[in-house]
Parts: sequence; structure tokens; C-alpha cells
Amino acid sequence: MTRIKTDLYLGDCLEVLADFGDDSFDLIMTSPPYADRRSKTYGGISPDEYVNWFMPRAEEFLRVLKPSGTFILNIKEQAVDGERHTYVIELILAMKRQGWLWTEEFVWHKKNCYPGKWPNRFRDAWERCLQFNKTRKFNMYQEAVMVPMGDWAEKRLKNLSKTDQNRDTSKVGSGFGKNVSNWVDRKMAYPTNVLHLATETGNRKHSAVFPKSLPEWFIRLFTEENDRVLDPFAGSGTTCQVAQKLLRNSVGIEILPEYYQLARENIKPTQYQLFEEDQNAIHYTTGDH
Amino acid sequence: MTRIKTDLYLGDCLEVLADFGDDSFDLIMTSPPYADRRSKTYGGISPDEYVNWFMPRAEEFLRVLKPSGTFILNIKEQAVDGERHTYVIELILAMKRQGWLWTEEFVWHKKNCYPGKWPNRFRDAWERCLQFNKTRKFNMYQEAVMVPMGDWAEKRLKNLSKTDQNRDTSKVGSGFGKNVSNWVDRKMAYPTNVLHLATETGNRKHSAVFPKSLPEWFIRLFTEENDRVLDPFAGSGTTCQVAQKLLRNSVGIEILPEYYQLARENIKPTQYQLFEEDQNAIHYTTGDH
DNA sequence: AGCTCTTATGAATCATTGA
DNA sequence: GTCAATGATTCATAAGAGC
Repeated sequence: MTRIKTDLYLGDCLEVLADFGDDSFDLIMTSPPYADRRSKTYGGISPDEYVNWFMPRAEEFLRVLKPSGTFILNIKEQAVDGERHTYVIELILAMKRQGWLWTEEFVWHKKNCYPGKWPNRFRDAWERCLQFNKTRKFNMYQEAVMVPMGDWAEKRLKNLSKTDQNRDTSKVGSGFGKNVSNWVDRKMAYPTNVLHLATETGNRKHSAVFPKSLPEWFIRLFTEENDRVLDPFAGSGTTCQVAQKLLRNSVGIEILPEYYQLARENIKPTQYQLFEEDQNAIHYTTGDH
Repeated sequence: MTRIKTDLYLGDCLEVLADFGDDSFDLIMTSPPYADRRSKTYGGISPDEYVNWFMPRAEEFLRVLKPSGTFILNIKEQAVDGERHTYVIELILAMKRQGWLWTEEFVWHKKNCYPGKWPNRFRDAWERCLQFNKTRKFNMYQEAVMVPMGDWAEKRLKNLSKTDQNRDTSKVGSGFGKNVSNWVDRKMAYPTNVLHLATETGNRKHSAVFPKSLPEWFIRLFTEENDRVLDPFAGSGTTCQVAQKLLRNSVGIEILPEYYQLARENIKPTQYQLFEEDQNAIHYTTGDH
């Protein structure tokens, strides 16, 4: 029996994380308060101060992340005075100086983005999901997020073209023959670094929620069951909710009491996972928090 | 009768542009050689030197662009030693210091990206289209790129682009708008800053073309007929081809003789556009180049 | 004309081998 | 050791051929 823990903390992650040991988390997945957005609620970090505000916290993230772990930062700069502000790209450079590896930049395409019309720009339909790592040897479970192949596959794989055979038989025997058999049955393909996820509408209490599918995708990709996930800007607790559902331990930190309270309501009490022979017999029983 | 000029130059844009006056172009649309890519054909600028290589050219672009004009830069940094290189975001910062406004960043989602599998990353399926301007009052013709809503429209659009390819160019000048106006009673929507286009895979002579639809979209969005477009890294001349089709004047500059020659072959001689009442009476007659 | 089927290949990235 | 060249991996599109 494995216990899945989901812990919520009220406070500034800079202070709360001081009590956590080095190399504690397999994944940090967060969407921090955007500069100047939610200024009423979060005290309004101005775009120009954003990097200075973020960096000491990034240092703590670097400390508590395992060497094999990953940090996913969902963020997008807004337009300020007719321009895209540069605080996000400056943040990337600053974090590299701090010791992070900037491994990848995923694009989250928001299929149903916010409506609106402006004379000088179109609706903003994408956000960055920046991937940072401590080392080049990080855990990645690609099979966990495979996607169905396109319709083209069925016809295509019936009759493999000569090129395919030529290109691959040029290898010394071992390669294609084996792979053909892999391919013919294959219905799934590896995804790309562009994610197509709709935003979830209707959450009025927390203005900057991401859809559950966003943390779900990254949690599946970068962690296994019983791993430990951190969301240092937990908001209404979406990341922790998803982590719990996927049987990952998680820690959520939120500075605003309203959101902290909301997160507590959204998170079910501690779960217990029972391993039994019958897969359908995985039960969830609630326990003390 | 309006004459559409399409001029191609062989040489380094840094030198060729010296002969052009200030404020000459309404749109600069280009995809420069990426760092260290195609090093056999182009010089192979190393990622670390890329900004220094680019900046003097950017200065010329700034000079020859009209105050109401736009500069679209299609670029993507590669992975170097397990990380995304930072030369593109450093370029953005350098260009801002040079006097550019970084107005927007469009995402070009490449639906058919290069295949492959690696233990630490997925396939790269997007590129940046960075929008820079000289002033906050730039021309933008949003209606020219409106898209029909719904799935039925997608098929319609596909068919349209097919007939486009078949020399049905009479539709094209103002045609897109006209066709679209047929659907105006149906719902039209403004697009977003995410473009979904497939790369063209059939081109054997030039390995790095962008699909025609990419410059087409930006030319429609940021210029009107008879405006003047520049592609300082013209390659096989895709931008100029499209500009000509859309009845915009254009200048293409290419440093490699092979591509310059290829561009010349791809560009039809100077066109003359006749304005007459009957839409079908728009004729093209060839003249000296 | 309009459909299906065939075929080539694309701004990729990492691991391994060779100089 | 460092650096350059070669090999291995793999998905989606459109042009072209055939009916």
C-alpha cells in the first residue's frame, strides 16, 4: 500500500521552501503570477521588476529540485505600450546564469483563447512552457504521452515505400526490419513540442488557471507514480489535484488565503493506493490530511 | 495600368541595401540562414557569433523600412549541447537597443515537422515569426486575412488554394477578399497569432524554403497592392514570387549564385496589371525584366 | 474531374566513430 | 581531449501516377 501525500502551504514560496531539503522534487510545474496581471490580488509585480522578484525564488527551486528533475514554467509576456515586454526572455538568460539549463520551449496553443479585437494585434493564442533542468540526464517518460497517429498512417503503413526501405535498410541489417514490425502495429506516435489544449472556462475565482490537461501532460511526461511534484504558485491547486489523480505526491504553496482555501477545498484528503492483483481493485480511501 | 516590379539582386544584403534610400519598403519579410544550418551552402555562422553577424544588417533594415512598415523575421534557435541556444532571444534584445519595437511574436506551427526520436526531447514543430516595427503606428490590414469559422470552411479554403495554384490568378489580387466576401454572410473571424501551416516538402533545389502561405499571410496582413516588399535573404525567391502574385512590388537579395539563379527562374517577368470593370479581365502581360 | 494509392523528403537531434 | 563527420531515428504532407 502506497500513500499519496498532497500538502498545501499558505505563504510565500521563498520562505516556505526554506524548510525543504535539497533534491526533494522530481518536477516543479507552475504558472506564476503574471507581471501586472492580477495586480489587485498579487500585489502587482511590475514587468520591469519581474526578473528581480523571480530570481531568488528560482534559486530555491534549483536547490529543491532533484538532479534528475525538471522545472516547467508556464508563462507569457503581455503587451506593454504596444510592445511585447522582454521580462520573460530576460528571465531565461538570468536563470541560465544561475545554473539552469534551458532545455526546451514548448508552445501551448490555446485553442479557445480570449476573444477581443485590437487595431494593431491579433488575439494571443499561445503561451510558453519553458523547460529547465539541472543536468542533461533528466527523467523523461515519453511513452506516457503518446498520441494517436494521423489518418494517413493506415494506408501508408500497408505498403511501405521503397524509400522507406532504402533509407532504412542502408543501416547494417539491424534497423528497419525490426522497426517495420514495430511500425505496422503502431497506432501511436510521439508528440511534438506544440501542445493543443483548450483553456477551461468558467473558473471565476482564480483568474490565471491553466486547464488540468496542461499539468497532466507534463506530470505524465516527467514523473512516475509516487514521485513528488511541486507547484510553488499553486493558485486554486490545479497541479496538486492532477498530481493526486495520477498518484504522484505533491506540494502546493500559495500566498493568498483565498486561493489557499480554494485549493484546500479542491484537494481531496490524503489518498491511499492499494495494490492488488485485480487492477480494478485499486481503491482510494481517504485519511487524515 | 500599374506596373508591378520584381527585382532580384545577387550579393550580400548589407552591401546591396546601401544603394537603397531611407524609408523604401512597406514590409521586410525574411527567413535568414539559421546559425550553423546549411553550413555547406551558406557560410555557417556559429550560434555564438550570430547576433554580431546580424546586427549591422538589421541596422540597414531599420533604415530602409518605412515608419509605417513592418519587419517579420522567421527564425528558430536549434538545440546545442542539449539546450536551446539563446542567440534568438539575445537578438531580440539587441534589436530593441538598436531602436526596433518588438511588437509581437507569432508562432508558426509546422504541422509536418521533421521526424526523429531522442531520449531527451520531442520533435520541434514550431518556429518564431518575430514582428518588429519602427513606430507604433504601422499599417495592418486585418480584414485581408480573416478566416471563415467552422469545419466546412476549411475544406472550402483548401479547394481555393488548389485552384490558386492552377493559374487562376485573376482571383488573387483582390481575389481572396472577393471570395471571402461571398462568405461574409457566414461567420468570419480574425485569426490569432498562431499559424498552422505545413512545410513544402517537394522542393528539391532549395532545402529551406518556407511554404508560400507563410509570406502570403504576412504580405496580405501588412501591405496593400502596389506596396513594396523586401526579402534580404531571398533564397529561391518565395517571398518575391508571392509578392508578385499578390500585386506587390518586391526586392529580393540573395548572396549565393545558385539560389539567385533559381530565384530568377521562379520569378516571372515584370507584370502589368490592368484595372477593368470585369473582374475576369485582369490580364498579365509580360515585359522586360 | 475527382478519387485513391505511391513516393520523396523536410532549417531535426543525438550518439558514435574517426582525425 | 577536442572537434568534425557519419549513422540512426521517425511523422506528415503534397505532388504525381493511376483509375
